[in-house]
Amino acid sequence: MEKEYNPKEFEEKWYKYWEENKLFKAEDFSKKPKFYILVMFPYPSGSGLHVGHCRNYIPADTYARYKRMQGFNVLHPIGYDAFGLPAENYAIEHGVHPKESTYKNIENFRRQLKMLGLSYDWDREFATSDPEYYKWTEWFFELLFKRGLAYQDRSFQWWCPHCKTVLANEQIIDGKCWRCGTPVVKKELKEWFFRITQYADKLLEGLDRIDWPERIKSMQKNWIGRSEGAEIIFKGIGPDGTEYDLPVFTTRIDTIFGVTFLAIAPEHPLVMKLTREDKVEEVKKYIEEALRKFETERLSTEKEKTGVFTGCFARNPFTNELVPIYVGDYVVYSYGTGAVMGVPAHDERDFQFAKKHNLPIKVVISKDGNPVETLEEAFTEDGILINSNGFSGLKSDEARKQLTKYAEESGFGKGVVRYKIRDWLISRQRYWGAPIPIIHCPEHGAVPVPEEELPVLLPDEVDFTPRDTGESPLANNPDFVNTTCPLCGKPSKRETDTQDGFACSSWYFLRYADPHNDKAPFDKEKIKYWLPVDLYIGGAEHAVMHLLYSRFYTKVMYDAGLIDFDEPFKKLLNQGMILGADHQKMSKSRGNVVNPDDVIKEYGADTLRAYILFIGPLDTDAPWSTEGINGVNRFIKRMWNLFIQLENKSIGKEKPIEKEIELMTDKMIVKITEQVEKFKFNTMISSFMEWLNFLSKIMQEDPEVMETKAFRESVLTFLTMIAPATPFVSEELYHRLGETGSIHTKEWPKPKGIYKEEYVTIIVQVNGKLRDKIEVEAGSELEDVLDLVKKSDKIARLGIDFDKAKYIFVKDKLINIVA
RNA sequence: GCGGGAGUGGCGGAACGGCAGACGCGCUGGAUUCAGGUUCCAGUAGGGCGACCUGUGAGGGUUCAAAUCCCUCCUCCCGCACCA
Repeated sequence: MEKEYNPKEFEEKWYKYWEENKLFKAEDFSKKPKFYILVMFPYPSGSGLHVGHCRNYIPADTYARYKRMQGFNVLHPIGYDAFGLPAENYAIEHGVHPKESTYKNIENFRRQLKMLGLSYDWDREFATSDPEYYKWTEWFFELLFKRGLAYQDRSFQWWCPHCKTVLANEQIIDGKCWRCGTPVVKKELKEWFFRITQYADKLLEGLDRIDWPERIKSMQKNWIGRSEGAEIIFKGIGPDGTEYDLPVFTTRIDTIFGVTFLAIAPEHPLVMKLTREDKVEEVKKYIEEALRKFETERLSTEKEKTGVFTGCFARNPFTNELVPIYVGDYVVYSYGTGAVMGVPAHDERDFQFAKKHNLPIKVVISKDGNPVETLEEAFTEDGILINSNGFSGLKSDEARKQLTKYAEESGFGKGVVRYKIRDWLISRQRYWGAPIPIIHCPEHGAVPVPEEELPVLLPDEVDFTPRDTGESPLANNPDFVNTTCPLCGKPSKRETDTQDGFACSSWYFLRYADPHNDKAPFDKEKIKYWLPVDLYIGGAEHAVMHLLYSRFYTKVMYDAGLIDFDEPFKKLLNQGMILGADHQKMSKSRGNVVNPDDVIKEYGADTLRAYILFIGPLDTDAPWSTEGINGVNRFIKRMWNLFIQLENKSIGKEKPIEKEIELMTDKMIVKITEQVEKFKFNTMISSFMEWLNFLSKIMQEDPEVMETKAFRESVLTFLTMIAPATPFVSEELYHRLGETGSIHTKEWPKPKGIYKEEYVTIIVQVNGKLRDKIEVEAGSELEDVLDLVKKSDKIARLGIDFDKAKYIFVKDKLINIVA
């Protein structure tokens, strides 16, 4: 047989063997403890799997294989997030039906995933575009609809002119479409929304109970944007004396006595009603300009605060004082009430605005409660109230409570909680998505399709060219559109928008527990057994998209009694990116893309796997390096070349060095187990390198060690432990060494713990500085160590007075002499 | 501005109160080779002939002992941002 390392010879063979023997099958209701490890499923693009996927899937697979060896019943599934725009765009360009290209791409993905040796339970594979799956995506839409969480609304929405569809707020990154990067525009359309805002508090609260990266939690907190404050109704007085309610939202009601003006957003509906005749022209001009520069300049924080006086005043209900009303474009209409109270002394923006317009600055909070003469800048911290009538002397937080209470009792205000998060816009004007199962009846309005008629199938024969009109391609298929009302039978029209792809991916992790169920989205008992997901690995780019939506779906299902947990992913890890060799993000245009197929062709899958693990900590970005992968390939080859020499070798005579080998083996078992547990795969590979260097060295010193029991056992332990990382070469060598059965069904080695080191190296410090290292018997006490230290030349020449010195002693580790 | 994270050799990175630079790359020298590649051996933070000294973004502190903990600051990355 071949003695050279030639991965092509055995990688495919072993994968087939594993599949045929169902090594990776997750068994429902097994007595073993369960472990559900999930990776974010891929969008099956035409360009196939890239190394970015590898950075996620290889460590996850290594951990899954490790858990199996630890005796867990592991659920490690894969599927495809198959609905989406690129398939449709490809179809338009090349005239291939999205269904055809999608399923062709999936085949390619499957081939690549297997080539990488990923240990998925293939019996649970599905794509979100399978009718058997999207039937239940539609069913969940109806669940939300029936629970009052899905509704239609006509309003201005973000529209991507390239993708020709509306998008949810979460899917706009820096004013651009998250998928294609085209700047989005506002378009008025009637769209479907999910009431995610109703779950804002629950989504916030749940974050405290899950083991997720702080970064992601903080992004979600930020996005939800909860702020507690009060709404106070000022009375705006029109030119003719008419009073209008002008509510303002503030988190600093404790500064209410410092209000010296009011500012309202240019879009505010009361603007013109609160403008005096002589100011109308000026105000109109200002509003026009403000609205024109709207989307771009108004986003800038640095911009000077501008505004114009409307000529009208408002009454502060706490003081009955009249303050001027300004229109200012720094007031955001969509947040709060679109009107703010101006407190120059205690808000930076108001301070700037007041300076510019010569408005009074009234100090009502000071650090210590003493009067303050002048302010150089706004004092924005909490403090003690002054000049605040009966509330003077109170601390800010206490004052907020009392003032809110006072406003509520007096009927001109109340405590409120505001959120930044908006409802989730889920309709998309595209063909390749899950249909929204709604029928529009002239009499009954939006009626859900009866459950027994689901799924509403996507028709194949459609001109799916998207339009600029905001109408879905499905609208042009009369056979699809025209139907009858399920309630009254009158001619009605089907909803033609499809659902956001994120709706499909918001529940897929549940379907893996019961992927072939045609009676329900899943069996409750199976969900109870498998869920929640114990470990979820995926990119941070989904922080406020997929990860927020999935949590929302889970909470809705929990409230509906379908599941008994309300957080889907117990632990989350974000893998870092693989950058190009130039430290730049990989992209076709930069020409720095690495293709896994090419890498496997050149080095084999195990080298790619080991390199991806070795490249750096799981959660940090790392540049691809051709020299780097060469180094790892050398390691795999060295491992092969050393271990293959044991082929057909039997156990010979005992050798004294065996004890040292056993000691090393035991040490490595402990070290590597800890590294896998902590997902430190980069140092795990280093440990294998150290171990190999050790075995290689003693073998060179005396080739006969190969015939010792300890050496052979060390090699087998090595192979067993590296098997999760490099499954093919481990399996091949295992069999070449005469072992039977798959290495992947073996138990993860446990340290024997019987060998203690007889001698240990003790660090000798003098005044905290390293001066010597000495060998002592393990377990030696201070006195014995000190005797040896005194004999050391390096220590003796320092002339230490040992009687006066103080000693810090850590057994078997260190002695520090403080002289 | 707010929130999160990170600054360690020529490079990727270890160590996360107790030997700074594990492991790998690269580089230097040597062996093998007609040669290139491969493979193997030795060396590789800086300074000094040396014993030693200096070094983990900067400065201070806690400690017998700090890359690691605390404070002040600087730089970079990510997210949010006129949110009242």
